[in-house]
Amino acid sequence: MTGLRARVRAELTAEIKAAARRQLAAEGANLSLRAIARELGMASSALYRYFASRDDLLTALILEAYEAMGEAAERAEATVARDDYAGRFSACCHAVRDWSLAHPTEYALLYGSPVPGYAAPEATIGPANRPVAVLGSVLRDAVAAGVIEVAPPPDPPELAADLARVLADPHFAGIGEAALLRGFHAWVQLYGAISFELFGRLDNVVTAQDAFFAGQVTAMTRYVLTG
Amino acid sequence: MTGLRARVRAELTAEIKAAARRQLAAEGANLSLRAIARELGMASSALYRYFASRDDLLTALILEAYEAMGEAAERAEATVARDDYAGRFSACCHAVRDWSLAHPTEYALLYGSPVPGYAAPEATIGPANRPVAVLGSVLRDAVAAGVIEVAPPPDPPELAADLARVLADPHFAGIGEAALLRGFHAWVQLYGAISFELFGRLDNVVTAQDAFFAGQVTAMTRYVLTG
DNA sequence: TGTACATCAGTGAACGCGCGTTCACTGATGTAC
DNA sequence: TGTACATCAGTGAACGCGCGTTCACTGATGTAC
Repeated sequence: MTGLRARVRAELTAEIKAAARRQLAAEGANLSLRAIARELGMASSALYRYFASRDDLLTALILEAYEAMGEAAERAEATVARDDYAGRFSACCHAVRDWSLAHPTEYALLYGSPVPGYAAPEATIGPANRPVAVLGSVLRDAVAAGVIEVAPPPDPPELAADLARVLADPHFAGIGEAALLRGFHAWVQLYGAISFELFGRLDNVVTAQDAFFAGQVTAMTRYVLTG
Repeated sequence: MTGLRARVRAELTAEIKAAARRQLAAEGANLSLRAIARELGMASSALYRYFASRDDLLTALILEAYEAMGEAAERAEATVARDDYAGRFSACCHAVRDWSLAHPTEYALLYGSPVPGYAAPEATIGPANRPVAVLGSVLRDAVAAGVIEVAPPPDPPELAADLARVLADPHFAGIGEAALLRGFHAWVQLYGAISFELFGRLDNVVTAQDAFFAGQVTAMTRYVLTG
């Protein structure tokens, strides 16, 4: 039976990652291999059968977090009527926030301050695009349907090369410079809003966080679609 | 001479903070008392004559960083003609970004993921408001001059209490709900933009960062003033 | 102006802790004949 | 089906490191008479 040992291995790998996520949630950004081993009741050296190093484990967590967030956005967006572009855009934003509120330390891993001494490997680039690609697909469809403002050219000519490069990607092809740029602005604002909420920068100022976020998404969506 | 020992003490206190800032800049978010002592050529225990604990030093750094950022925004805003409200708002945004680019790890201390195990004491609340108060003063003046859209009421009624509380603060009094809410949105977007840039979330996507930020500030300013 | 005493800065050793990683090892699980 | 060997998971001790903080101490700087 080749499969048995492999299956046990896969299960334990998953358990290690689950324990790591639990520890991140409890402790904040510090990930300790020894603490994970302690929680699982095994020797810390045993973890090296599953991950070559602490950074390797961190990378695996980051990859799965990007995928999970992207999937949440995709699923939420899929439930909205295809021709309701504002609704689809808004659903993505809310899904990203909901996922982030449910996984705050994983969010911090992806979008918070960089972890000292950790450099994200190339393998994370693809999954990192997944959440933003959902928003891109909404814009693409809206442009194809002709229900989005595409007229005003983006202000600064220095951006032309950047925009052209992104528009060459199939995920974003056809969106056009103006709408793409507005999409980036919204993308930035979305993560600003989530970071402020999660990191407590609006504590004692805005307490009705849900309503505040919802209003912001409404404004963002209007801006993206109508300029 | 009472003053001599006091002056030496003040100087060394400043040197410790300067070394701490240098270390933050070099090492990322990890602040080590022993490393600071090493750099200054003194015993690590000597630092306890100046700061009661590592957290105390961290708090002092955070306080000064808020003040420095706020002062930078105030100075930039003061150079713009009083009746150029868009210019004043935009100048604040650029000043905050410029300060942040020049002090990236201090920015991360203020607005990045929370430091594990560190809870900001109450004393930081006042200085933390200083950067945002500058933007508030621009909005207040624009409202007083009647050159800002104040008509549309804020969408969600749940926010009424939050907005009322802020409007009771003399820094923000008279701005009105609609403009204040738009100001918050811009505030969020501003920090989203700076965080994305500093934390490298737009690497390989947007390379013309100056132009991207400038365009975003233009859009934000228009949104805040005209709705 | 000089002396006696109190205050304070700084030292160096130590405590107790946690960490990532390596290594030689024991047993169990799988594979080949 | 049974045996001999290879693979692999997991152990426990150890290395070498860094950390924040405490404590008894030495000297120098200030203060009071």
